Amino acid sequence: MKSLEPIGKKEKLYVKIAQQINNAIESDMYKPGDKLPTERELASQLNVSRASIREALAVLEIMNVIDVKVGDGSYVKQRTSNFQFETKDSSVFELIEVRMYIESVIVKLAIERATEQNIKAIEATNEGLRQTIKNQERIDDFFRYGVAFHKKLAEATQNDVLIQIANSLFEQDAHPLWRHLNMKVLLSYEAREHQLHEHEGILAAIKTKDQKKAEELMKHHIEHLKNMFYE
Amino acid sequence: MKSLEPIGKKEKLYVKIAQQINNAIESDMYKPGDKLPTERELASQLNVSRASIREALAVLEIMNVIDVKVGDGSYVKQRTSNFQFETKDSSVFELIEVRMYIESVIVKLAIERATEQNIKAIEATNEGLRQTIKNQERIDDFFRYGVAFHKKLAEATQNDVLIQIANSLFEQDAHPLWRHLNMKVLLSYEAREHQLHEHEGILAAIKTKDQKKAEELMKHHIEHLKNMFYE
DNA sequence: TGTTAAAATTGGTCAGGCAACTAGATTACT
DNA sequence: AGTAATCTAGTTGCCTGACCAATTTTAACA
Repeated sequence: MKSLEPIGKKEKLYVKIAQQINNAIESDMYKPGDKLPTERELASQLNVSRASIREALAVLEIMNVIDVKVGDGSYVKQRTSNFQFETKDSSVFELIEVRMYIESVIVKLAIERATEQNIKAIEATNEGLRQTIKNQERIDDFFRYGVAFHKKLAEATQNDVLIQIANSLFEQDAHPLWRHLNMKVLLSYEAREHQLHEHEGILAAIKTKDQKKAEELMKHHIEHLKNMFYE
Repeated sequence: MKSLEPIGKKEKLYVKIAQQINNAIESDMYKPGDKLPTERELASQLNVSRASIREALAVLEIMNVIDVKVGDGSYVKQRTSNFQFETKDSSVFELIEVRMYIESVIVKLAIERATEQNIKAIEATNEGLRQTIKNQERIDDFFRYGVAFHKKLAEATQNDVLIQIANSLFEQDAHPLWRHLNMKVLLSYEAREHQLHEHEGILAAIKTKDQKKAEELMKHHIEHLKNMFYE
């Protein structure tokens, strides 16, 4: 005998029901906060007994998908699915302080994990800076490349959570810190040269895997941003 | 043979039943491969209906604790290191890795800046944990207090940016890490006790401003969460 | 002894019932 | 009018008893 494989292992009914309800939720048929049909209604709709529905709901409740309230009904739980946050009204100091810590971690992990492609991507941002300085191109581009450097650095950590956090930090266009730095850089040729120089130094340290130096350079870099802001 | 104990109050019946059976398994009353009493027997022993027993067994089966075979019985599963829910293990690792770094910073800053109110707020979350353990209240509350501890700790840094980052990390209800931890804590009394104990230790270290110890305890705490997930 | 068939056991599902609870409408009171 | 207490319809929580389907055990038989 060849195929003794259990071909279609029958799913238990409560599992099928749980899957179906879960699919309905994931496909936005029911959104967070929505009330599911009553147990009796579900039973009638799916042509099963209320007992089976309850077994399925118990599972979904344990899995934190729904919230079953006695005497009321079952509600789809709220689920936050990304690591975005806002920094609108937070102070410049706070933002810089956090960057100091986060980028320190990023540098450390980037040194451990950066791929050849990561390095190339980071290098490209520095090349971008160089070009915009040389050709006196639009300051917007300069600033974009500057931010891209830090983003690409974050990507080199290979940690999506960290990448998302970093991006959130860097994408606060409206934040006074960025506005201000943008202006400073706009006005000062020297500031642009300086920033490029610092980026190049950090990248060089990462390439040689000199963690201590890389972290120190990053620290100085951010310290410098801070001074730029307060001067 | 020692029989399972009757039921208390408050938490939903099927949850209590699942807890009891799980505890019986974790305390080696039933070892991997062992056959549990029949549903009818469990119902009679626990003085509950078979329907409630089945809801509990459904949960335990989904959580990969037992294996329910039709016409045969329920068997305790081998405790292996595979997760039952299809989930990129990388995602969990990444979240834990980031928490490790972020919470380390949080502890450091909290020690420097926590106000009397901050400390009180953190203490309150521990008191909440204590109460829910004592009164066998709904596990949702326990989990909420557990998260609140880390949130209040973040608030003690007085850095809004950091607070928001921390919140974004802790509010991932749908993330497999939280789902899984929620379930573990739900079933295991010991896990709850352990968590409270660790939180108390961290708070104590912060109060005495013992930075080194606090950071180490936090590290162990998160390491422990990690083990809980992978065990 | 080995095979087969019947019986007992066990989980799977169902229908229905009452109690406990919640939210919303209604009523009573100030 | 505004507020508090009360009622009511609807929902979940839990239980009971029954029957079905898969599996194991037992018994009968060749």
